[in-house]
Amino acid sequence: MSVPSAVPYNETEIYRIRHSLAHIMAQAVTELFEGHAKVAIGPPIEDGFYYDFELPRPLSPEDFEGLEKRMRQIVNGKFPFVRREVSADEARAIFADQPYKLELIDGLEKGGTDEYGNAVAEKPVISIYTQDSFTDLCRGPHVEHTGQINAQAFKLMSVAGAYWRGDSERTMLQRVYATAWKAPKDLEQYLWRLEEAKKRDHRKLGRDLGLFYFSDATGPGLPLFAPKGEMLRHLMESYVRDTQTRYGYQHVWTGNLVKEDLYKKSGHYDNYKDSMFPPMVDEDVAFRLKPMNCPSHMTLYNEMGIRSYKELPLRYAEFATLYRYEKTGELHGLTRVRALTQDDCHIFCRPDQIEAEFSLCLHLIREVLARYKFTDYRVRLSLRGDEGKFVADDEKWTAATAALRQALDKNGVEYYAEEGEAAFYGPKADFMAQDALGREWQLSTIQVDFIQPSRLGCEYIGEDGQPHTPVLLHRAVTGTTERFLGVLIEHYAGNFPVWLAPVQVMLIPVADRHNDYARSVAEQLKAKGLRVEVDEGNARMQAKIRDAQVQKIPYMLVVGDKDQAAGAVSVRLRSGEDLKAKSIEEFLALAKTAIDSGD
RNA sequence: GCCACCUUAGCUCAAUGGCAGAGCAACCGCUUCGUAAGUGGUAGGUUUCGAGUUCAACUCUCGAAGGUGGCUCCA
Repeated sequence: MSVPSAVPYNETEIYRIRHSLAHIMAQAVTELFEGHAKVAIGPPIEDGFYYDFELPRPLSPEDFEGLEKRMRQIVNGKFPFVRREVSADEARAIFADQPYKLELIDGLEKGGTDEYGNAVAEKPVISIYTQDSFTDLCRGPHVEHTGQINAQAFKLMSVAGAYWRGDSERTMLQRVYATAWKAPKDLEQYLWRLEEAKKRDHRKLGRDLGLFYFSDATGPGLPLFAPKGEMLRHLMESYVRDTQTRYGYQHVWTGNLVKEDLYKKSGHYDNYKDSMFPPMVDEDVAFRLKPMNCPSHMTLYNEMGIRSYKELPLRYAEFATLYRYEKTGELHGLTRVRALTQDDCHIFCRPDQIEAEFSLCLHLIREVLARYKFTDYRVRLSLRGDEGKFVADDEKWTAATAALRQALDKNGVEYYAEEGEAAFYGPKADFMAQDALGREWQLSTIQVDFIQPSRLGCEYIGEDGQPHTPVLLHRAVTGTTERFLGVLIEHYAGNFPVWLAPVQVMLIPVADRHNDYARSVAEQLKAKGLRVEVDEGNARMQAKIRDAQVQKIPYMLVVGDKDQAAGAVSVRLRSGEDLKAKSIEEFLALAKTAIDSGD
């Protein structure tokens, strides 16, 4: 979990530099369009800043060179940043031809929102900053003068579309992203880091390692897993299955198609329709590919007969392939696909069992993430927002949220809350991990649902002899096999721990005459459960080592005359380390230790 | 879905309106080698797809599909 730094970002020097450069970029863009640019907002972000504009024509990367040159001129002009506090009316006069600024001023005057539209407690002071000939509505802070910025330590990166106020109903603006640092060497280092991150991008490694492919022939967001990729899926799913069985979960299977009517009853139809594949209609009955398991699991619960409070909790887990109609622009490698396999579970329990069940989930998740050597994640408490597609039932939301908070607190989980991130049926505790390029992905999740069980008529008979509605906990450990694998590939940079590596051992005969011996060693290792291949090609040993190395295979066993005579293998690790000749028993012990430790 | 950009051999990339190329991989030989690429040859293409402009299009224009970076949405 990430450690908060001692000094808040917005009080650091680099923040002021980036914030100031945002204004300088806005000046350069405004000048380029000779007053026909409408400026929106331009905050510092991680590694840099952006600024949103509405412009007479699309900007392209070809514009960057000219803009950067002008920005350097402004920087070198050593212009002071002059702050002035103004009244709302004065501000309106200054920004009379800037509609986005006028909207911001209205928000500031009313109070309740800051210049980025975020909610704030106090009514803010309206301030403007001027450097050279450019004035912007801004809270600050900035550097004292542009000379405090290094003219060689920033770079415009990309132009992207972004909706005004993040609202897809409103104008799409042009957002220019830039990175900025204190010194040129920091910039170089950042660009180098980006290059390194690209090398571990799971989409590239997926192909290079022969794990999975995408094809126009099957469709976007529908990965095809090659034997090595499927081996990974199998190992990952078996591991979670075995572990959660040990924790007292039971597995069920509920198929891929469901009558649409069930989703009308559960609330998915109203709240999730856009994310479902279109219906398949047979006579007058419509079916849907399953986008979620909850209604199926609740139906199963109902079909299994009347329940006593003594039978709860019931924990129904399923590795289910779900189909979600993600918009094409939202697809992303394995981390955002249209066919996804959730390691899902629905726990039917009594209200007094929520905390214990949450705690059980938490232990399971922590054990599994630790097995994958995953330590860099944080927990988000995802709450309902003021608007959006959340089922209306304030009382139940309040109860579910209170229960979830209490469970988090009692388990000593550190978390940050975020509004508007809840599922439509209840609040969630989400485990967030970053990919190689710093994008954050939701993996594990625990959700508290007071709403769906009553909609689908789930009941149990309580101690009082009366029917009660069970509470439903939804949880996923790795989230989905696809996304988790994508994040894992990047986490390990393709160097899977021995227990997960699709091929654990490559036998490398020094010459053809060693092929028989290599095969016999391979058979002995396979008999012990290792995943082994023999490189019988007629390439030189050096080339075979290189191939195995590039494939990131944990153990290369070189066998030549000496090894054959001694009944041994020469062990080389993918780190490059040469462990020299070892007996087959010694090697097996070595591999077993690595497998057990998770290395 | 929206904005910008991209799409040439399996992969990485050349060719800017005038005969579509290289390296790696593949295949066929030679080589039989001790810890990251031995060597010769062969084959591989409707330049993503569809229209258009032009004597001539990988190259210019329009449209579609897929991808990349964002936005929106989400596991």
